Amino acid sequence: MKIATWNVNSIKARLDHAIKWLGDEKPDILMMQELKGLEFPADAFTSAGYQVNFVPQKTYNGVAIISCQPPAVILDRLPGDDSDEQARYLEIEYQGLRLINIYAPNGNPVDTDKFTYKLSWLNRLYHRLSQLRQQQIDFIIGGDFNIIPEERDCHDPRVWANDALFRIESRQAWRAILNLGLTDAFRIQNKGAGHYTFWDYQAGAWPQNKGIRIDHFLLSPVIADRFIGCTIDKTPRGWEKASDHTPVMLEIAA
DNA sequence: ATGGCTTTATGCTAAAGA
Repeated sequence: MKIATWNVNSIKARLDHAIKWLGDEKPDILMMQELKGLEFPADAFTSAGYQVNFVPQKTYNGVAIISCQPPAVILDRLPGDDSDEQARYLEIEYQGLRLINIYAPNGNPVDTDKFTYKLSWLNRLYHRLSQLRQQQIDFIIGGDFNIIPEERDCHDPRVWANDALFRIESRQAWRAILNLGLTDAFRIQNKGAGHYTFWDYQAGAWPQNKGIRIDHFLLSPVIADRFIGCTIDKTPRGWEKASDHTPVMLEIAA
C-alpha cells in the first residue's frame, strides 16, 4: 500500500499538479495540507478515481485525505481545545488502518502567541497519540509537522537556529512524540543529510538545494514492521508554478 | 534581510507562510 503526503500550498492553485502526480504515482492514499480555501475541487479527484474527505477553512490551513476506497472519518479536529477553529487535523480508518493527516502550526515569530499556539497544539497532538497507543490502536501519522528534527534535516542549522521550526521546544515536542514508540519512516533507510521536503520560493533556495525536511511519516510499532520504503519525490517541486513543498511517499506491506 | 516569492481575499494592500 502506497500512502503519500503533500503540502500543496493552495489546492486551487495546485489542482493540475495534484491530478498529474496522482496519475504518475498512483498512491492508494494522498494526504494534503494547506488547501487555503473553503472550496475544494472534489469532482476532479472523484473523476480520477478517488474518494474525497476534507476539512476546509477560509483562506488558511485546510487538510484533505483522498483514497481509493471510502474511509470512516474518526475525527476532523484535534481534541483538547474546543475553541480552536483551525483546520489542521483529519483522522480516518481505512481498511483496518488508522491514518492521521496533520498540518502543524508554523509558530513564527517565536516571541508571539503563534509560537505558544504551536507548542500547545503539539502537546494536544502528543496526548491524542498517547491515547491511541494506550488503546493499542496502531496508526500512521503523516503531514506537514513544521519541525526540522535534527541538524542534518536542514541545509544550514545556523540559519534556522532561532526559527520556530528548529527551536529546541519544537524539537523536544517531536522527540516526546517519537518516544511514544513511533518511527520516523524516512530515517529507517536513509541516514544522510541533504534530503529535504521544502524549499523557499525566495533567494534561489530550490536550485541551490537549500531546503528543510519538515514533512514526515511516523509509524507505530506494528506498522513499522510492515515498512517497505519511504522516499521524497522531488519531481513536482521542479514543475512550473510549484508548491514550495514536495510529496513524501510511504510504502507498507499490504 | 522586520524578506529576495507566492497565495488568498466582500481585494488593489495586508497577512501568512517557513
